[in-house]
Amino acid sequence: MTKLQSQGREPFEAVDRAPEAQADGFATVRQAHESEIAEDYVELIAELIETRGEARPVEIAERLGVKPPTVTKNISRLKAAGLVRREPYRAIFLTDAGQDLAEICRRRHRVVVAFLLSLGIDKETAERDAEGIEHHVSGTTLEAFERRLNQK
Amino acid sequence: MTKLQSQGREPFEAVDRAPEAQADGFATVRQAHESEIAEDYVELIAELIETRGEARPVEIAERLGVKPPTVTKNISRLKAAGLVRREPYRAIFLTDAGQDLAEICRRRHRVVVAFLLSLGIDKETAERDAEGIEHHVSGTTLEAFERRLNQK
DNA sequence: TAGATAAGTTAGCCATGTCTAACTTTGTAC
DNA sequence: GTACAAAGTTAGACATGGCTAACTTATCTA
Ligand SMILES: [Mn+2]
Ligand SMILES: [Mn+2]
Ligand SMILES: [Mn+2]
Ligand SMILES: [Mn+2]
Repeated sequence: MTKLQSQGREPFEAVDRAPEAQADGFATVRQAHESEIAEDYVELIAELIETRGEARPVEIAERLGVKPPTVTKNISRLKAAGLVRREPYRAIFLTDAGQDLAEICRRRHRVVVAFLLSLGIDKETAERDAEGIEHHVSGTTLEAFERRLNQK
Repeated sequence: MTKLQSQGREPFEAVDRAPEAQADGFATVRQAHESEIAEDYVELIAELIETRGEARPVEIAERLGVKPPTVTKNISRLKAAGLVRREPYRAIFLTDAGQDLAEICRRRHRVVVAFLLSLGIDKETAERDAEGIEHHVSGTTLEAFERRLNQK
């Protein structure tokens, strides 16, 4: 009576995994979070350049919902990572590597949003959820999303 | 030639959003990341208690892929948050609040995994991706996932 | 029941990412 | 061409979540 109390119906089963595989999963999540800021920044910068002509710290700060000093610090890290080119007090540009990453991220972002929308989710929720989900979607899963979108 | 170069086909459109809504989205992601550790820990603790009889730091560390001191530190935080009850050098128990949270998280985790599996994604990838995605799935989106699962 | 081993904790380090306060630079308006 | 407002940076604080090294406690085994 205490061990297998499946009194109600179990809608979905818990998958029993090897500790090592589970640890691997968590490590993947932690890695995704490390790249997340870089991805969101280059994505945003690319969009600002495209829609506003240039990418300025104020605007980045406004759209990310953070304060300007945070942007300065993070942009420095992007620069150190070779994703961004810029001189102090000037607008921000993407290096080739930055542009490549931005391309990948924007495409992935759009696919995730489109997929959520195709499930009948409203636009605001789709965008909000996608902003986090996008960083945890593997190539395999992204392809599955696209397959669904194209076949419907 | 420089402004609207839609030479190829645009598969998905970029949604143009108000800066404030966008900032809101990013804030939501940051908040999700703050609760993430608590969620993953209580979920794991509940599973260990169920499948192994008790939850011990070594095992938690092994399954999360982190070192024991990290677990000690995080468990202290959970205790301060009122999610966990325990004395030093002893096994870890969930408070009522902890159990409630664990229930919610386990269910959400299972739904996300089942949904990914229903898309034809392999088990390992589904589990890996779900571990990150679960924290960014709103109630609305979770319901959409369940709707799909039940109607198919 | 003593000693050895395993488990757990503590202390202290580091990187990340946020903030406020204060300062500097830039660009504009007159 | 000066002064002012806006934008940007710097300095320094704080919380989080990892780590290693060293210590303590609990458990097992001979
Ligand atoms: Mn994002
Ligand atoms: Mn995340
Ligand atoms: Mn998780
Ligand atoms: Mn989980």
